Amino acid sequence: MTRLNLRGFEIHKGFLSPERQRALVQVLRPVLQAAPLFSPDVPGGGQMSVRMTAAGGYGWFSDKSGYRYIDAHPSGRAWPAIPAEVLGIWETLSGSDRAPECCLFNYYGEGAKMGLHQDKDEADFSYPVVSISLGDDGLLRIGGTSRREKTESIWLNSGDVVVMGGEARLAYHGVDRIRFKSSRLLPKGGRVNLTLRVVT
DNA sequence: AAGTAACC
DNA sequence: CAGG
Repeated sequence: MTRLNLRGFEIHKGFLSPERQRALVQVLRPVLQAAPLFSPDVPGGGQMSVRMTAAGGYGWFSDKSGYRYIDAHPSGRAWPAIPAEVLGIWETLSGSDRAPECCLFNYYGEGAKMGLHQDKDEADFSYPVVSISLGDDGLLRIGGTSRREKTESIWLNSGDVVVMGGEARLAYHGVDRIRFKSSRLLPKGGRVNLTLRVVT
């Protein structure tokens, strides 16, 4: 376990043991059953290559009209509860007095990526975003609070946890690519990223 | 606008 | 051609 700081991003390499990673995969199965993955449309046309769902009171959503949090899966069913094992990671690393209201579940299949963006659909940026990587390696790109600022990249591996707080809370970030089937955690391959947020 | 593509 |  080593901790790195890259432009305010607190990166806990190897935070989750392989056993803890496997336990997380197990508790996430019923979440996916209750709330199947979908690929949101984005304003201006186009569709994300990442497939996503969520747990908690709110899930992030996007369509032609914009980005927002919604209180139920697009199917109309309530989002499932955030598993206790996930809440425990937030409690250890967030330094927050509030529980997360959203556990966004992003699945990167072969070739999936996510463009540079800010997490700014939440009401209070004083709470950090905690990001958990499981499965295949992903290349995280980190910038500043303006699109013009230089960026730098770091490979995230299964079990790494990143805390985006303080100056990093509104920093641009994205995932340029994954190394498909670089990990054996997920039998079908791919990368799962969980992000915990206080929304309201 | 978390999309793509053009362009440098 | 890869990266920004």
